[in-house]
Amino acid sequence: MATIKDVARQAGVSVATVSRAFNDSAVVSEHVLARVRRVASRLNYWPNGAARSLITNRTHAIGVLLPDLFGEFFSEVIRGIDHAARESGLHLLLSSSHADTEELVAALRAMRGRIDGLIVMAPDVDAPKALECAHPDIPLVLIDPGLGVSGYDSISIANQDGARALVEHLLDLGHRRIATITGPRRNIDAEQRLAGYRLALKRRRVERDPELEIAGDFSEPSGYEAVDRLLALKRRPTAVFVANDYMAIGVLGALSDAGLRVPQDMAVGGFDDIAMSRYLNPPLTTVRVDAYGLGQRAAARLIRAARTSPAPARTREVLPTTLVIRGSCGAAGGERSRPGVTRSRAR
Amino acid sequence: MATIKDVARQAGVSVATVSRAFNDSAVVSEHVLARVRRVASRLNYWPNGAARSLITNRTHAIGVLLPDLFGEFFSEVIRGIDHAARESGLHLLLSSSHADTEELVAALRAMRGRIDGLIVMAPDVDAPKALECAHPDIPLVLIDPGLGVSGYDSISIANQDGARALVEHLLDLGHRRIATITGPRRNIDAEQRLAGYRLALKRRRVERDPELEIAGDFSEPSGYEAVDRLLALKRRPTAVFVANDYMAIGVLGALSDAGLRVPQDMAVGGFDDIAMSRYLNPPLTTVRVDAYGLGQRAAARLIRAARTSPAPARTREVLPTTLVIRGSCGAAGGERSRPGVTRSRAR
DNA sequence: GCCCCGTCTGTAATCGTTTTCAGCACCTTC
DNA sequence: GAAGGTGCTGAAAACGATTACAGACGGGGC
Repeated sequence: MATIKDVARQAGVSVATVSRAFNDSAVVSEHVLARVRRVASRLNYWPNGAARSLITNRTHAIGVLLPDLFGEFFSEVIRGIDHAARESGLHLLLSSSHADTEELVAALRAMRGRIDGLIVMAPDVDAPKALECAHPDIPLVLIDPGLGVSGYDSISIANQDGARALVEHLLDLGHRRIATITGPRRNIDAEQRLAGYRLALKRRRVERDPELEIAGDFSEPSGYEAVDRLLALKRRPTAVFVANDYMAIGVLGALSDAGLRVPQDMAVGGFDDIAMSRYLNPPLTTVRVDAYGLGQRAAARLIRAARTSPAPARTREVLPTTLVIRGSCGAAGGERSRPGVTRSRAR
Repeated sequence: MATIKDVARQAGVSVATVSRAFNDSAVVSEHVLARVRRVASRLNYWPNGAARSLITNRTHAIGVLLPDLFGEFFSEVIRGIDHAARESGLHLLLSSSHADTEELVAALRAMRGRIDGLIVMAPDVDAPKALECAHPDIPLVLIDPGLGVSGYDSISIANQDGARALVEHLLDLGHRRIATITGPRRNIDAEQRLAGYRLALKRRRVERDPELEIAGDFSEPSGYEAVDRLLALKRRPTAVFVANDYMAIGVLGALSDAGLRVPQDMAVGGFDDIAMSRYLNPPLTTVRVDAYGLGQRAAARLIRAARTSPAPARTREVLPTTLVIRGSCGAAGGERSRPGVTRSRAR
């Protein structure tokens, strides 16, 4: 691979001039510039990124740490980050699937000197602690940390509001015995959605029954299995709020297998509004989260923080959610089962 | 940020010793090692990646160039790449949405000196030419290039076989007038799938009718719109092979809006088997492509190539596809419309 | 006592850039 | 003709690590 020295030698100039030709271009004379450019393209030369960032302290890359790449939600987040990043000519240095905080810290260390900023999505409630030990000097934006976390820029989802809105909607439809299937313990989204469920009941003075809170883990099978416990209850609920759409798919399948009709025998609500929710049978009433926007805003925030020289004040943004009413909750006007009313969703 | 010099000074050793402590660890004495480690962790020191890779010529990152991050297919590919990469302790340097080859080349250049290998997914038929000008010295794996491309490692999809299998299945069901909705021109997947459609007809001696080949662009709305032209034909077909599942969703929606029943009035087949295809109404008969496997094998291939010192022989792998028969084609035994028979698809 | 060897550590060159500073022409101005 | 700009270019010092080479030290064998 040709280096700056090769170009300098063959163009009959110094390395400084070649460097200038690839950076400012204003200072160097027209004539020399052309010669350098010609030699460079003949040798297929381009400045080495590592050497460049060693001296300039800029890498034109932002680090992204995710719990896992699986699922539409995360991939939408990445897409949002990527689009914002490429507008500023930045690449993404990606690392995912960090089961525990130790792995997270290891990944973080490996990124030293390779990134200009960092976006971390760690739904585990105590992950942010791990961040303190690392990277004290580059901008950092957290996606969806716990409310207890402070001292960082963050952007999160209005989980509690969304869950409350959905459960209140079920209450409005006349349901009084409403179950919930929760996400994993220690997951911040799961905890906040559960809190929203409880808050809705409390506000409407409906007594909370602990046996109606069934543990799930955000996976489709766990939703399927939770239905067994739901149907075994002496006083069976008439509606269920499922803490994410993947589990809700499992719930719909299990109810169908059990011969129950949705929403007549059991109303169902989900969370996330993943793409396939509207194609389920019946289409799933759920809470829409703008995953793309989440990523995009996180990246935009990071870029702004990196640009402004004295670090701007910390901000904590909360992205609102919207209730999407479809057939599975039994509300009048909810979309009926039918494939793709496509025009409205074209992208 | 602490550098190796700070650690050396405070630990009372030379930088060489600190460096050794962070690399081999065998040569340096127990006692000194402990002291260096202690000082390093107190100063929160970790070797700078840029400096390291400048001298070692290794970056522990692989570059990934994609046309776009959108859609489940690509996100699955990335997931596959990521999993294979992290097994070898590698990060992903990601860049996507390269509309034209010029952008692709620019992204490629920016990665100089930052990656140990490169995976490029460029469905545009002439993109590989652009690669020649760049990175002649690191391993390169192409995902899904045209058949004409040679001289590179590649891994691709059996597009033609898959399309042929699906169309032959429709022929087996008795259909003789079968339309197709194609992907964009100059897209290699689209071209190969069209070729598979034509080949199936040819083999079964069914005459090809050009007006049955309707242009689409892989987007859901284009599928919806294509149906208008389909239904306007004097001799209306009884079945349609849609070149990807997103368009097929649009097709199902349009047929439903037109008051036609699937599969009775029109049989429909898709391609890709995206997650939501099985939840459509009726569930979509389609061709499954292992996107995760595609990414995973590409990364594995790259890593193997990077490890073996004299570059191993070029390989061109083709990932087989499988026909997935569901309700939309009208075959007996196809899955009927029902939400989530979930256990079998749990992940 | 001398030599040799093994074990550990330090010195310094190196990777490929950017950037400061100085220098060299050449021109203008008094 | 000297002084002072201008406009361009080159020499050399960083940046933060790795690693070849050499040196220091202690101990064992003769």
